[in-house]
Amino acid sequence: MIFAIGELARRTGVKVPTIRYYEARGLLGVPDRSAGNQRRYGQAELERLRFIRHARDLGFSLAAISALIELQTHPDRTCDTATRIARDQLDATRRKIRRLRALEAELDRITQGCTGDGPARECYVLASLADHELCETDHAPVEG
Amino acid sequence: MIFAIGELARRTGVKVPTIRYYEARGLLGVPDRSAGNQRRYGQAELERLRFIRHARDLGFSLAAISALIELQTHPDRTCDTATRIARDQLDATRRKIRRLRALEAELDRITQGCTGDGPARECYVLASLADHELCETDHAPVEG
DNA sequence: TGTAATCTCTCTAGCGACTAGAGCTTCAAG
DNA sequence: CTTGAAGCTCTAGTCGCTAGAGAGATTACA
Repeated sequence: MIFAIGELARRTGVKVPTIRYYEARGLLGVPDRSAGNQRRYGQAELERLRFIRHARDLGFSLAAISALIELQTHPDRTCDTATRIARDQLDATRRKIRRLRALEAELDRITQGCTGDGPARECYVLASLADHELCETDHAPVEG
Repeated sequence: MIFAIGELARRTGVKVPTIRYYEARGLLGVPDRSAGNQRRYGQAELERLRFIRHARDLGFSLAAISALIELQTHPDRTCDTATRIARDQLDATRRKIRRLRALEAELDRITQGCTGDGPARECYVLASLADHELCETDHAPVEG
């Protein structure tokens, strides 16, 4: 029921340096230490780290996760912040998907146009990159 | 037909510090300088920067773009490298889309489960993050 | 009790692709 | 000839880790 950082890593799938990094960032509290100054964890830290891991897997930023944890430690507050953060994340995810679909279409079109066995001067991939006019979809606007 | 870095930035939509960064990274050649040591550009640099910009918009890494430019400057080589890079990019894009769709589904489900006006202790968003068992989709594996 | 293997410690630096800012110099217009 | 915008170099910061150095702690087994 009390274990070292390596065991915590094994149980959560989070790497050891990442756990220390989360601690430095304030996402995990300062843990107890052994007589020899090694970190010792229990059930509470295990659960929190699983929470963080899960949220990271879903794409939440560490800042968002901080806010969610803050809320979690104040169970009497209303959870509107949590739902807003989650909805923002959903919106961001949808925006990324839309953008990536446009890129996919364009990349598909470009790669179809070249067999790869001609000389570079005739390469449709290179020509397409050189001349945006050859594009059919709107993939211009930059976004994460 | 000869212009300063600000004009190049305006014509390509690439910010001035980014242009200098590309030069430092070797994506743009070392440009001519004015008597007072300011960069001066012409048509060739304009076209190359548009190429880079376009490839970045499509999600290519600077390393991939370096390879594409290398090929572009040797028009006699076969373009199989270019098509391979583009197809890799297409594959990576499709993988990202697949993953994001799984996240979208899960986030959608989670956010539907909470109206945001209850206390945090009853929040379905927080509960879902705390307990992976509440998930229905497979969003676990981490990837860019 | 000794020793060897494995963990763990702190610290610094690096990744990619920029972005921000300080403090200075040059350019172009009037 | 002055002024204000634009340019210069350099350093450091962003995000979320990851890698490595060199030291100390713990554990298993003889």
